[in-house]
Amino acid sequence: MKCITQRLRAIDDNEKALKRQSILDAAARIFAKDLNNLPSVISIAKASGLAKGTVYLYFKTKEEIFLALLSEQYETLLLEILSLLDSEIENKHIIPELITILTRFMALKGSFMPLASMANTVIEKNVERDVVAQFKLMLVKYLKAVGASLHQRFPHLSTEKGIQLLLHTNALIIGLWQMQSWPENLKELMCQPELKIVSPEFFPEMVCALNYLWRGSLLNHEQS
Amino acid sequence: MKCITQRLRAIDDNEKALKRQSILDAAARIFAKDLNNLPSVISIAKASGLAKGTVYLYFKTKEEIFLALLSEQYETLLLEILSLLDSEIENKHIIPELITILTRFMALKGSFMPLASMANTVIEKNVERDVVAQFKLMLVKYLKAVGASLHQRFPHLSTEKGIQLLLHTNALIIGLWQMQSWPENLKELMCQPELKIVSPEFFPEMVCALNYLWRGSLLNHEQS
Amino acid sequence: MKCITQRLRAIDDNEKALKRQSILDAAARIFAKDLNNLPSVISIAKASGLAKGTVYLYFKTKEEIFLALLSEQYETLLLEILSLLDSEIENKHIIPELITILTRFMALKGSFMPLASMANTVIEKNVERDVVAQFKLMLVKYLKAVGASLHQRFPHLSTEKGIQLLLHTNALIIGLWQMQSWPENLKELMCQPELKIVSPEFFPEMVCALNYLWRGSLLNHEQS
Amino acid sequence: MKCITQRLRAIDDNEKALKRQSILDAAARIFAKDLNNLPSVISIAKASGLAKGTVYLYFKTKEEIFLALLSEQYETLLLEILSLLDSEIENKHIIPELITILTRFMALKGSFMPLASMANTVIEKNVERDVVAQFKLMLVKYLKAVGASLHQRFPHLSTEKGIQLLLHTNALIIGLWQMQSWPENLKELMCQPELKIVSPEFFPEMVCALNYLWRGSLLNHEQS
DNA sequence: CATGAATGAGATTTCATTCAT
DNA sequence: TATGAATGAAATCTCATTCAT
Repeated sequence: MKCITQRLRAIDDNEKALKRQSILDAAARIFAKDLNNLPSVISIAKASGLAKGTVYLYFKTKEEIFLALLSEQYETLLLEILSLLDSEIENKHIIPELITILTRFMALKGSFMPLASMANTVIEKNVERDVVAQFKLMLVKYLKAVGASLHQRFPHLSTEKGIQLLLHTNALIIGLWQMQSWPENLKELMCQPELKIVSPEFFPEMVCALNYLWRGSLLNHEQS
Repeated sequence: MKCITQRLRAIDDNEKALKRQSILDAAARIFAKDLNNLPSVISIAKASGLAKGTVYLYFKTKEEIFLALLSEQYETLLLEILSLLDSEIENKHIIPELITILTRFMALKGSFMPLASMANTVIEKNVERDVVAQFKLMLVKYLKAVGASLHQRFPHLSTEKGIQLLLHTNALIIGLWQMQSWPENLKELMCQPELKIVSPEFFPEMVCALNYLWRGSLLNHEQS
Repeated sequence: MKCITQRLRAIDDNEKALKRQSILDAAARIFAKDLNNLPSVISIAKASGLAKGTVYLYFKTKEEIFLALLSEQYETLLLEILSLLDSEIENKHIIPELITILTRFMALKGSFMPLASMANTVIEKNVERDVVAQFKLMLVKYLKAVGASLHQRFPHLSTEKGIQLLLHTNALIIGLWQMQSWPENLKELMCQPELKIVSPEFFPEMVCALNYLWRGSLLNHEQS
Repeated sequence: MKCITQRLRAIDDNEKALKRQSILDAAARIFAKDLNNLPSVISIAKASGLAKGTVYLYFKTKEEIFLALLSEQYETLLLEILSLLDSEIENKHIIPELITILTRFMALKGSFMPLASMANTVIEKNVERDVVAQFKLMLVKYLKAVGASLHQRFPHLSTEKGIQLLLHTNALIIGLWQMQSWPENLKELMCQPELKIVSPEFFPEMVCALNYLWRGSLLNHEQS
């Protein structure tokens, strides 16, 4: 009996995880349609074939869903970066490769930058303390790992400085994104040449800024 | 002689501007109490001693109020920066002075960073096209002026590069802020040493990053 | 001096009446565009080239405007009927002539039936006691006159019965109108043959009903 | 066994209908207190012990509530008339019985005449096309049934003429009602003998008019 | 007198969240 | 667990009416 019960539970747990994931997938799918607004719970529920109340069995608030999504994406991205640093690639190719990874990731996950931008103003403010903590701790774990890998490759760059470099990278990317991300209803406006100047293309600008930032940290230090 | 006590009715454009301002002041006052959420319109109305309807007489949406507030603050800040650059101060003192201005401004206007962070994710998306456009154009005007002033002081730095430097500064500051700004309910969490690393103190971090960014742009170029 | 003052006053009073009339005209003009809703005060004010507040100098409430309009129209109509009865026309032609007058009047004053329909549900409920009283007294005056004229022509029909006939006429017309008047958004619906039956054409129905009602009162009585 | 105490949640369609009904009852209860104005949604919500949002879950607009109420009442009334016509009663008693039914119904449902009077000027104009259509179709159904029953009893009266008779009855009643229904603030005025004449007692007047109308249609035709 | 700013009630909508079933 | 009915806060809008200037 116990055995069977356990199995059932195991299956249940598995199913639970599956259901949770299906909610995340649905949320991502709908959010992709309008990256300017977190979709409503009812739309997520419908898209995952569940009732509204059921969604709340898996996530305490709507924002928790999107924090989970963002968490997933950050984890994926940081793992890719970690792989890069731990690969056989030459140091001088690290920066362009890193930029490629970022660019590719953002292109693939169109919701990453929007979500990351909303993280603290919209999302975290409505997620339970402990869940945010878990998210942050996950980040810490990977940042430390990446920081350590950086230090191995560039011994003059301490792990702490490496972590700082990553944080600045994140800050710069988010900041740039927010400056160039325009609400749907303003897309047309952006074409005015007058405004081009305050709203540069995101990707070229990011590439330029990252080159500058990382070269400063990795290469200049190397010379010394 | 201007009346110190405001009239009950705003008859001319000047008085209308005053009333508009009093709404902005009230909004700022209330927002200051909880920088994580835009206050409700009714609370703003009450705080300005007006009826809800009156607030909507001056602003189309709640977000328009806060865009006006942010606009005001950006204008003030950019004017201060412009004054600095146009002053007699020596080039080598520009960076620390700039940092002082920023630091002082942010300390004085506690709502500036929170609002700037919300600008595109929360505020602009619910403000009429043309009002946002006006805001952006105001920014352009000042950015160009500051860019030109920078070019005068540092001839090797083209106006365009100067504007880009300002944009990067803004991006960096906003990005850093968002990474360290924690919702009320999470303040305690931040004390965990484990998390300190992903959430550095904002001001020191900003100072460090700005020094780095501006030195790279102003001084390095100078050498070349 | 007094003389001049008096003249000025006389001019003022005249101007006042003119202004009052211009408000009524404007109200009628705008109401004609959408007979399903009393227009807003601001639209009436604009149409009469006055400020909103000024309208309220001439009428205590919006509904008072439309009661005045309706009053005017009832007066005109009742005067026409009175003229008919007091004319040389033969008794046997009275009913068709009456129907002609009504039909012509309604065609000319498209707002008459809508206003009359709204009189008690919408208009009178928001007009000062005394103003409504004045309206009702005006009606009484004309009803009595018409009743008396009817009695002269049809001696077997007492003045009271004549007044009652007029009241029934009014009731029937208003009732029929309301049954066939459809809100703008339902005009299309009315074409369904299924519904034709509950919403007969107003004019033919009215003609039929009036013939029936008046013949019963005037001619049948005559035979007795 | 049906539960007498209503569930807090309306789970199935039956319970939903009950809840809908409880809103209608509450609306009728409040409307009864002031038959001159449709009560506010919030007052209806409170009276039904529900939240405002819940009321809007069951009805799209305030007017839809009152159209539903009126629809219910018309249905009840028409059913009663149908029963009468299909009963064993003798033809010569039909008219007085009909008048009794109407009188009793109006006395019991004090809100019937006020609502019927508002139907097109106030209610229908703010109810969705299809909901009004449903209302009208319900009327058609009963009118046809009553028309057919009339034709059976009075073969010389075609179904169409029977329906027309009903429509005229309705028109006359509504018209008479509107002429004698005085807003609260004018009740006192009505006592002036001068005005009695334009505002006869509703019930006697109705009895008189109906006798006249129906006798003309049923009996006169019979003779022919 | 004339003006139009200010008021405030109320309708309607949206939607996150709760909770009875 | 799953459901979706119920809640209620807040945004937004409309507009009649008032009243300071």
